[in-house]
Amino acid sequence: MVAQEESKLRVYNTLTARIEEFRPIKGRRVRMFVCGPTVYDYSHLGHARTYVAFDIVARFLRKLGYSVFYLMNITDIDDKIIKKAQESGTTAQEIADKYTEAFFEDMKTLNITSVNLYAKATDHIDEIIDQVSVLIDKGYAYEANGSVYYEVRKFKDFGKLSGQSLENLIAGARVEVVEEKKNPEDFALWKAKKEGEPFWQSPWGLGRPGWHVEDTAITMTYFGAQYDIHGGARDLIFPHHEAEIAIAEAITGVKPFVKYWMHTGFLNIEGEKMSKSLGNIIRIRDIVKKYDPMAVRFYLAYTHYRKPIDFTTETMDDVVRAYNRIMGAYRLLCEQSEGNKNELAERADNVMHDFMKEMMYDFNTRNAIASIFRLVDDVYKYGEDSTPQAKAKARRVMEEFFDIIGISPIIATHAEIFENIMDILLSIREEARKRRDWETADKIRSELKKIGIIVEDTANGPRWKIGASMRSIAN
RNA sequence: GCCGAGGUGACAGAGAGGCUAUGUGGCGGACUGCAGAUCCGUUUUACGGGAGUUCAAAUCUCCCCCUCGGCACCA
Repeated sequence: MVAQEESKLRVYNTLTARIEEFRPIKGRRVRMFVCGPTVYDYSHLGHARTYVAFDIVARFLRKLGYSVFYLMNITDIDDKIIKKAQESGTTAQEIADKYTEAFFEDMKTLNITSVNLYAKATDHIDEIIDQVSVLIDKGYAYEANGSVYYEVRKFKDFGKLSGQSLENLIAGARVEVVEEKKNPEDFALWKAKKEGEPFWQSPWGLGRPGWHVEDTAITMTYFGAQYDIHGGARDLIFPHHEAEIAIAEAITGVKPFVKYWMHTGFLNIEGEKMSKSLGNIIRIRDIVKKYDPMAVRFYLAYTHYRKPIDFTTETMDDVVRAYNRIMGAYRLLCEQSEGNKNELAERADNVMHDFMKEMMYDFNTRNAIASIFRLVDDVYKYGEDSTPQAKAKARRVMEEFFDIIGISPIIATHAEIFENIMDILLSIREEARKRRDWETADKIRSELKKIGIIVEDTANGPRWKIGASMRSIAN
């Protein structure tokens, strides 16, 4: 699908605080970086919100014909990881590996598949050291007791992303006092090794990288001095993204370091921020036990990415009902039928157009979904009386929608559902046997045998297995 | 204090000056062995308050009120 002339893609850019026409730096190629997780714990719904949002962005850009290189870092060395390792008596590496693996599992569960490359901080230590060295050479950074700090005052544009002046920032600061820093606002690029901490060799002695510089080191490795989209949640605007700009633009002199800065709104729980102290953190792996992961994904896409989401079970349940309405319509479209009405075909065309138009305006998934509901209405209204062609057309539109929103309607739990159906069927058969209703019991057994499922009654209850069918022998 | 995002019908949430957003729920009806799904109708002055600009404002301007977030290693 190719972008229509009259509807150009528009994107809200935090840097300019405006919705702008999206034009990549290099033709149809888009380089997009999103701040990944610090792997010291399981990922929660807030992570899911942000990563689903950017997954949709990448999917939609590709749908428009852009070639997207989607890069995400993994912060696998950090204070919190080290702390956790010390508490649990293992190494930082083990903690990082464990939660990196868990993160990938969670991403897979939510069908977040559009990232081309995950880059770990610890795989880019050389590049980080290079950047820190250049910053020292250019006079933006200084070494103190084996640590290296970025001298924020040296970078004149500091604060341009968050719309703050350095003076204002300092006025409200509650920064931890570190003796060796020249100024309280300076941030660590390299941290000297402390007892019991992991470390790497550097020109300033043993130590480990600071947070902000890992992202610039990674993006410059794969993208160079400038790239198209940098994403992350709102809370990263300051100081993290501000610091990234300071590092990158000081090193290369190329401005802007990133053309479009995109930030997702926060996800709160019952009106409160998720936090350890409130004990209201909802992990991805827990929520998907209660709700279909695709419904969770739908829930996250149901609010525009820049708006805050207030998660409550009530709103989640509302959205699940809406989700089921869509899925019911899709099921109807998958059924065979022969009618002669053609309304659905025309509606499908209109909805496809509207859907794309809404997505074009800063990825307005909420409005895009609203347009899908207009198709859903008509599917229920005309579906059964429609021509196979009209149904096929409507089905294609819905599948296009699933594809962009990232919902896979064929749920990966078919095996699980199958097991449950067998349980139900066999329990009905057991009840029949207790009633000595042998006719029903035998019918169930013989019908199942016809489709290759063999039921055996044992002293411990019924068992079943899938036997070799005649067909598979023939093959 | 500074910066930012918001305040829209019972609830959730889109609104790019003029065009019933949408979803969920409630109520009434159709269909139905029951339940569910679906359909039809209904919930017919929704835009935090006040000024202003305009033929026309939820949308633009100004003032005020309220909520939430960020303010130095949080997605």
